[in-house]
Amino acid sequence: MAVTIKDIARQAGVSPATVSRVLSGQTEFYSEKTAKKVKKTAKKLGYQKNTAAVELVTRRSKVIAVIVSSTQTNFSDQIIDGIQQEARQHDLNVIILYAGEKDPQMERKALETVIERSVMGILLVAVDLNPANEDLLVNANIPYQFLSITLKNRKLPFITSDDFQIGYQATKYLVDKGHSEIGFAAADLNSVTGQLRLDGYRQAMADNGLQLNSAWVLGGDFAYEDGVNAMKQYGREPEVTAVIASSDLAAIGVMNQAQDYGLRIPADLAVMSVDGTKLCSIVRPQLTSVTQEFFEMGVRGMQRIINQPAKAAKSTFTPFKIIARQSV
Amino acid sequence: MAVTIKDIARQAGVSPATVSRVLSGQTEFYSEKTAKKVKKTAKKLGYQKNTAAVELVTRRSKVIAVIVSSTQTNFSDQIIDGIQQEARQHDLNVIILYAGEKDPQMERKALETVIERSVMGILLVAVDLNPANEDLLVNANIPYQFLSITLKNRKLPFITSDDFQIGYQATKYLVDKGHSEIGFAAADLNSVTGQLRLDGYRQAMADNGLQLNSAWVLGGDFAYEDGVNAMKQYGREPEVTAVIASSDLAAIGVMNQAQDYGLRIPADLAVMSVDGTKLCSIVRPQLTSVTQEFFEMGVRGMQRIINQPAKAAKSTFTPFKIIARQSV
DNA sequence: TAGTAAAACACAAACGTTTGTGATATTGAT
DNA sequence: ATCAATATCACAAACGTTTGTGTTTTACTA
Repeated sequence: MAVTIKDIARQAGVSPATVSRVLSGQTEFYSEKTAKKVKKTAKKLGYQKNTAAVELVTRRSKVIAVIVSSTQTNFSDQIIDGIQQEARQHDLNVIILYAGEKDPQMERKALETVIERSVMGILLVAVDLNPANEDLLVNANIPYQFLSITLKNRKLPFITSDDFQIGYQATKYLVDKGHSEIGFAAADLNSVTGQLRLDGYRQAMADNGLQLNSAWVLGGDFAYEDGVNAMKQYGREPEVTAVIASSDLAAIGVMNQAQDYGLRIPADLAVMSVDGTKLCSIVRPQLTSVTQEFFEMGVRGMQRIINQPAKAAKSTFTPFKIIARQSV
Repeated sequence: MAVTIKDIARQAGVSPATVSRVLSGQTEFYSEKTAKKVKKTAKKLGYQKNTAAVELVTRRSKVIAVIVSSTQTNFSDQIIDGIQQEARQHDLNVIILYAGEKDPQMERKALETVIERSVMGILLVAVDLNPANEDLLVNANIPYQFLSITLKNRKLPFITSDDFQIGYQATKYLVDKGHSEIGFAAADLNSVTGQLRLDGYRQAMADNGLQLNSAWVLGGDFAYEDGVNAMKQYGREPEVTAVIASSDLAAIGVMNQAQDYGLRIPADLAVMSVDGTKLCSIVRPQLTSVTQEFFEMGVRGMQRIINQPAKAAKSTFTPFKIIARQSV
């Protein structure tokens, strides 16, 4: 039913081969005159190319797949923006798939969907694959890149912030502001990311000769609720005078709960968040944060895919900085 | 390089046809025994189906495309969740494409990408196509559905909230609370959505015998900044005692700016937002909102696509309700 | 004007799958 | 044991492109 290049060929009085070369932007094998003619009849007939056929014969596609864990946090927008920008410059299409929340089933489904379509590259943001899915990805022979996550498996290339340094610098920042009882909240302590931040936090405490109470470190899943729960643990008269929350939303959670307890921020309690999304400047008091360069992660991820097809790249860090606002 | 059904056929000693029927879940034309054998060798060889080939011959695909305007607001997540739920139940894949911010170029690109792939259906959330792109979509002969937007062109099916009623009920709610000077802020007054809400607002004012000052209605683009700008217009000693902001973010904008002016909410100024995303309960004071059922929009949109292939559906409304929190 | 090189084009195979139909094997009834 | 009916399978065409190579036309040189 749909119009094909054969229809165009017939109408324009040329061969399908010529139509193909004209329409796919090749420069050889035809004259300007026939090119004009072909393009005109293509437009007249309302031709839409059949990508399935194209990909079948060329065995490659111009789409980049982004698989994101439908995360509680909201930084993925920034990463995707970076990806889009780079994609646009290279005339690539990007499609986004949600892989749920630690849901191996959905992850597998998403992976299969994009592998079956033999996309040009796969960017995984904040998703931690189980071994089976990891195999699936690796064996697909499609360039891939993990973003905003640090993996146990060091063979897999990832681009993220240096989580140890995030923990360290955040802590140091608070110490420099005079705090010595510092909480560490809402990070997923089972994840490498959470573990590294915790390590950094511990190291910074130690380096400054500060004792730390294990009750000050409270795990979670980077979610808003984890922030409020942490604050509930700290209590109405918290021992800590400052807390590092491992996401913006979590930080808001601790702020809200603290305020419900009648605590004033930052006077009675300083709170520091990590991520630095727009949320930080929208809430009151505005959140002082460790701000990550998510956009840049997206950009670099795409560049990796484009420049190093299949070749395994090393993992790298993207810079971060501490932005002082009002909450400490 | 990749393993095909021919490879499997050879290894298993059957024909490609049989392999195809086994692997694609058909029930006829083969015995249990050969099915077992085929599946085993398929797994052994690490077979991945080539979707391009499948779609080429079957001329249909199991993917639903969601095109979203990379909106300032954040309700699209909820819509997408609804879509995903329904997709999962019908074993469909969903891919998401960003179409920028009122960017006809990107919209066209996104449309072409999905049309060329002849997806099974196209869901457009909060995107308002220009006429050219509208044609592109309509002529593609693929089921489509607009979500969370009301269109000038009534021929195009959309599912959204009744924006007139949103404006009307929000206003009425405030009037019932004793307000008579009510601002209307941050809606895009060039959009049908904004216009309808404004109409509803006006009607409610009139129905209650209230005069309205044209200075009270301030346009925008549903963004945070539009909220703060609106509040700046209202000034330190605003004539209005309540304002309806057309998005959660915008509402937060007016709250913040109002507080910067030393106004207390809701004592000095009541603010009401429309959308009702999680943001409302995260900010302090919590936002009283007109809460839309975005998830439901996604669900219904998918159902439309699934049940009414190609047939033009009527536009319908999804319910909304007013949720009282702290800001009025 | 004849000859030749290059430009313009057409042919046909190939990509990996699905599916209608024809061929063969199996089963059951008599 | 014979036959029909059915179950199991293989053949081959088709989907819409791309692309290597062969063929014709054009343009240029001498």
